[in-house]
Amino acid sequence: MRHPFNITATLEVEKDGICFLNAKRIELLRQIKSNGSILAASKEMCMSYQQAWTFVKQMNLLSPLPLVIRKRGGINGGGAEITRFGQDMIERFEKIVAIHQTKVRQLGDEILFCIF
Amino acid sequence: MRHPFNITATLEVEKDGICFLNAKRIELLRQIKSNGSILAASKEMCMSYQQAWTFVKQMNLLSPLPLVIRKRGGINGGGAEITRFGQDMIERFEKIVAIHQTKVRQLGDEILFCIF
DNA sequence: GATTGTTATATATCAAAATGAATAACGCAT
DNA sequence: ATGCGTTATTCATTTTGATATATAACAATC
Repeated sequence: MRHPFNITATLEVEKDGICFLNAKRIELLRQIKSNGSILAASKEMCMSYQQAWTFVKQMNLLSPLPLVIRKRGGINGGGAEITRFGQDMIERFEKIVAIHQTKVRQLGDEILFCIF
Repeated sequence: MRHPFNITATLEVEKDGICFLNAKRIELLRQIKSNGSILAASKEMCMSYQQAWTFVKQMNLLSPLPLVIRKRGGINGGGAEITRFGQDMIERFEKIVAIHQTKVRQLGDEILFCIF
């Protein structure tokens, strides 16, 4: 039998109490990578361009190395790409989240099961 | 040396995707218990009475057994008290959170340490 | 029955966040 | 120079959530 309650947990990486990375920002980075532009990525995610731009700016600002290189003007009007360091952050964050989720699921199975 | 990034994670218990318990609600339950009233508890937490009342109502609604018994009228105008089941939920939630936080700290020490 | 302090409820106001729209800046191409 | 599409920036609007305010309901006490 399955109890109707479940544990959920969200994880983020902060710097000085300010959000650096979370699930939404990582998804944004992925979309920027596959689309080559902040604008296209924001549309893909149904997020306003301004918010996407703000996230990118803040992430780059908090990071010791930029995660996103932005270019304006040029052949296609410009665009954005993920740096090697940014790609590294994506992979590490998702690794951390995967481990975390596993632990949370364990918690739910081991503890909540015997509560309800 | 201490890296400037740290992992934080928040946990909650949901029912059908709706929040049942989280840190704030548990704190509210504790304050109701020690104050004997929703109004006093809300003031203690600098939370509006309406929000406190809404939380209590929703928790009771989602729970198989009420967490809070509310009385109105009478000698002191009424009041609220935590049920045995509610007390149980408080303790179990805080136990879960404690374990979770330990796991998150481990994650931060083991993983983030070698990132930055 | 009047008093009292809380719960219960509705409405209005405020604050913060997200969104949309508009425009400038940019640099390569033609 | 002009066109193009994106980044960069500002401002007004909308949305969302929380808060403040007011009032009724309630039940024991006096």
